[in-house]
Amino acid sequence: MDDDDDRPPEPGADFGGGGGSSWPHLGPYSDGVYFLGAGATESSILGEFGWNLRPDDELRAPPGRPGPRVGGGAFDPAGASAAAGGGGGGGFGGSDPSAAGGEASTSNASDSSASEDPPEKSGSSGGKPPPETPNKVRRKGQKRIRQPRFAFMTKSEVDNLEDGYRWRKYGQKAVKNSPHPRSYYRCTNSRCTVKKRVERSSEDPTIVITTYEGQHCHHSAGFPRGGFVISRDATGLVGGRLAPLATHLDHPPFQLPQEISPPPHPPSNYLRSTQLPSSSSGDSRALQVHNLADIDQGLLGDIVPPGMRNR
DNA sequence: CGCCTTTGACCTGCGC
DNA sequence: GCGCAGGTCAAAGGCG
Repeated sequence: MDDDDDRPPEPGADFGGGGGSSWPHLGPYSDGVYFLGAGATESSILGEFGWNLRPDDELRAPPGRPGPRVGGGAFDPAGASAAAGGGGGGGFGGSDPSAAGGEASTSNASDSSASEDPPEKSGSSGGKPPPETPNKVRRKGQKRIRQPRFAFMTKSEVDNLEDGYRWRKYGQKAVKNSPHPRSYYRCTNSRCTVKKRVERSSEDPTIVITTYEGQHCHHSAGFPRGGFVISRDATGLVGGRLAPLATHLDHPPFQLPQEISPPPHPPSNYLRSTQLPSSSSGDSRALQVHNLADIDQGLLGDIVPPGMRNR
């Protein structure tokens, strides 16, 4: 591959799929669900994805919305890595191999030790024909490291939601109990190891589940400092537009689509993060946005500067 | 020509 | 230990 050359051996090369628990079930309120807005969880988690939230005055949360702000932060690769490596967040390798040492938050000992290990490509690992596929080999006993994950659901006709970054599809798999395949994408930036998974809900094919893993070490190509905007796409359906949080928004303000209906679950919380069951490291996390209405009322309420919302 | 998607094979991790 | 499912690789082909 073109970007294999400088792609680190990926301390956390996968999504935590193992054992079919990659994405639990998007089920409502499974164990380990945290409610954003009820603590520092949201900012810390978002921070792990490089979506740093900066309490700018210009982006001050609307009055009456207590609690930590969710948005308004500028995309800050440096800050991102700081949040990642330093703050125990992310640990997403990015371009800096040394940064790979820090793993998501409460990384356990085995994880950190594993990641600290220079990922040498000994061809002598598990049953793989050694020499010619050095990238595939992972030292035996070396645990995979999960990257922090962020997932959201959008109701969209298109699978691949525009988020300002360029992605290269590297795989597609049929998903058990789902008629819809799951697609795997990797950021085309050779130094960026962010991946995303896109799949459609088996229960509601109109819902696209997008899962990001890791944090970008670069600005988006599309709209470098764009904001987190959900907007209608050309089809009239809802398309998601996701970008690192930024200081200005020049996209059409989000409009709550009529098509969106409340989820069948208790709608009390607009955004929640989930501690994804990850037997390997246990600290992969994700946020689940269960519908756009929730995003608009909740998350965007904090992210989009007042005046940018046409509601 | 470069970049992207497709697709089958392979690897890994987990549950039984 | 075995089988299954998820995740990744990489060759091949398509497209602009």
